Amino acid sequence: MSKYEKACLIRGDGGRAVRGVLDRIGDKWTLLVVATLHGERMRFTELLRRIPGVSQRMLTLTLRHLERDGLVGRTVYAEVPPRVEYELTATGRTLIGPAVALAEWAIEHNAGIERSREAYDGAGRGEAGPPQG
Amino acid sequence: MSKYEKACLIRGDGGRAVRGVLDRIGDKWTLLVVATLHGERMRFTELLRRIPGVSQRMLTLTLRHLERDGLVGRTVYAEVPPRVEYELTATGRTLIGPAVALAEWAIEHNAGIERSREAYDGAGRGEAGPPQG
DNA sequence: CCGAATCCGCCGGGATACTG
DNA sequence: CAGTATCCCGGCGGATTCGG
Repeated sequence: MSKYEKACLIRGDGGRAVRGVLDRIGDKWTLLVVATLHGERMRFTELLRRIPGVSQRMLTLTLRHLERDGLVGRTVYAEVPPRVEYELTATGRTLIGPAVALAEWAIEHNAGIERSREAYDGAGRGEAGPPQG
Repeated sequence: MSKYEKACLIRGDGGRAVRGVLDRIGDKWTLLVVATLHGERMRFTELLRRIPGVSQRMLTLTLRHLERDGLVGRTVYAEVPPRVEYELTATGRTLIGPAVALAEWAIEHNAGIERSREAYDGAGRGEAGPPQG
């Protein structure tokens, strides 16, 4: 794939495709939920425990969005203590690939980006090389 | 890579890595700017024209963030009509890969997701099976 | 146990006007 | 041409409370 073709893929029709997927997964919890759900069904409280920092409200909202988009399936068991289980759909599982690519990029470049930020903030950033070059 | 390993990559240390990269590229214009800059240096106004809908303010902010993170380089030419050119750094170029993966996923599943949404919104969504199995 | 409802602070981001 | 400064609004997301 040429550089030109790659850029076109991303920019698409004014970037609508990429904007759409980022609107979908760019929020605070979606990718974490998807990753946590990867490979096993799980009930609400279990998700709540496994995802540190998420509130009941946000977990519910995130799951609803994912369900609406057909990425997550929801099963309710009519029991005395209510039980609800969530699982990735086939479509939902396909999201893991791009998500992993993103995660790997993040892990690989995080340190460098951090250093770049410090340099940028530290220097007058109109001149001056990085502080540790 | 096993399912477990993939999930770990994304969830990392409480999902910090993924959260970081989404904070960085999850906003409205960053990926568009990166894609547009892919393969060619470009000046401010050129970017402004090529990215439909972006405002001067947001383009400036986005470029500053990218510069701070070391993903974009900025060159100022001291000429009578001011001229500033932007280009991807080596690190910036590595972002294209994951971005393309995301774009491909978006393009491939957009239609299905759209249908799922309509079905979800249309149905009482308390019953009724999915429209396409 | 699961989730809906309400209240509220914060900030992303658009429009506009001004500068060098 | 290439920004900077200011105003404003919508909604994301946290805390808390109530319902089945």
